[in-house]
Amino acid sequence: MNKETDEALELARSFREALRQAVYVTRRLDVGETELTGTQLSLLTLLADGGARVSDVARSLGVRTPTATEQITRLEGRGYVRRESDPDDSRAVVVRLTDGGWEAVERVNLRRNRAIAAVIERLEPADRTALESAIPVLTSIYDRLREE
Amino acid sequence: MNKETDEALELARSFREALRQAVYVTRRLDVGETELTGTQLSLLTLLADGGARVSDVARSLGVRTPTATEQITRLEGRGYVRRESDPDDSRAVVVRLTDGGWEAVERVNLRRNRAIAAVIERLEPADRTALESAIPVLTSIYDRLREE
DNA sequence: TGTTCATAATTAGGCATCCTAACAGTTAGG
DNA sequence: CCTAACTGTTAGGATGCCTAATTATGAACA
Repeated sequence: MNKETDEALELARSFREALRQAVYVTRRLDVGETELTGTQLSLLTLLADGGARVSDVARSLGVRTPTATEQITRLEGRGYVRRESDPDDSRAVVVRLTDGGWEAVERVNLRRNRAIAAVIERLEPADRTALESAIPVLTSIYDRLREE
Repeated sequence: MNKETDEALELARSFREALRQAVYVTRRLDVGETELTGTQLSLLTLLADGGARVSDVARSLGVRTPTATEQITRLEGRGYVRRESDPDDSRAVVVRLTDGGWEAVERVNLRRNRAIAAVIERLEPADRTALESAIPVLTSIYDRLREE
């Protein structure tokens, strides 16, 4: 076993511990929030870029289509999104935010971002910089892990 | 609204996006793994430091006691942990890894760490350094978010 | 000593999220 | 055409988490 590999393994170990904490913290953020769960907010947020098919929603969220269907149905029932049929392909369904959905996604996202920002503002400048430069790295790691 | 706050909000926004991805990636890692779910592995891993009460397990995992009871019962049924009564307090239950539990926690953790390590090894050195220095920052952010 | 309050864990009931399998409708290629 | 591939939904089931109520034990104190 070479040294390079051992170091990567050790880094992987601590990274995985951080991942675990991320999951629990995210759940905690959801608990106090009665309006939208984390999954629902993620779904609405991705629709802010424009309409998306059910299968696109599923892929973006990292879930199977029946799960996306279920969430969309729930959000539709509460008036946050609507289904339209795709003019180019009548099998497909395009999901869009309603006005109420737009309002909700902005309001809830701002509220949650403020909770995080309050913590970030108390970080040492060096730590803040470290966080800032790590985020794109995290994203690229997640992308690669998803592919496998 | 001052500039400092705006920047923190923007950083919070991208950090939250990374958090969301972390949740889904973790779920993905669980799906392929039939032996233990993420929660179960976390539970076993924390027991590797020694026996713990049900309430300690719950606190470490960030869940309520009934949830810990449920997970412990399930793992007990599969022979990974056992319950012992606390000699100092007969209300309490101490949970410990069995031999099979030890074996499982080492095997599964190594497997998952290798999957992450494989990605880390392909990072640019600068990115790897960025990841390394960000992990303690992440941990401290999570700690503070949990307190609130 | 005996009452009362606090603590540890479990049980019961319920909800959100996810999955696979099976199905219906639509499109597209041979 | 006719079959294979694709889009989305429905049906059924598992997991993980929660709150409220319950059982049993411990601790404090009049």
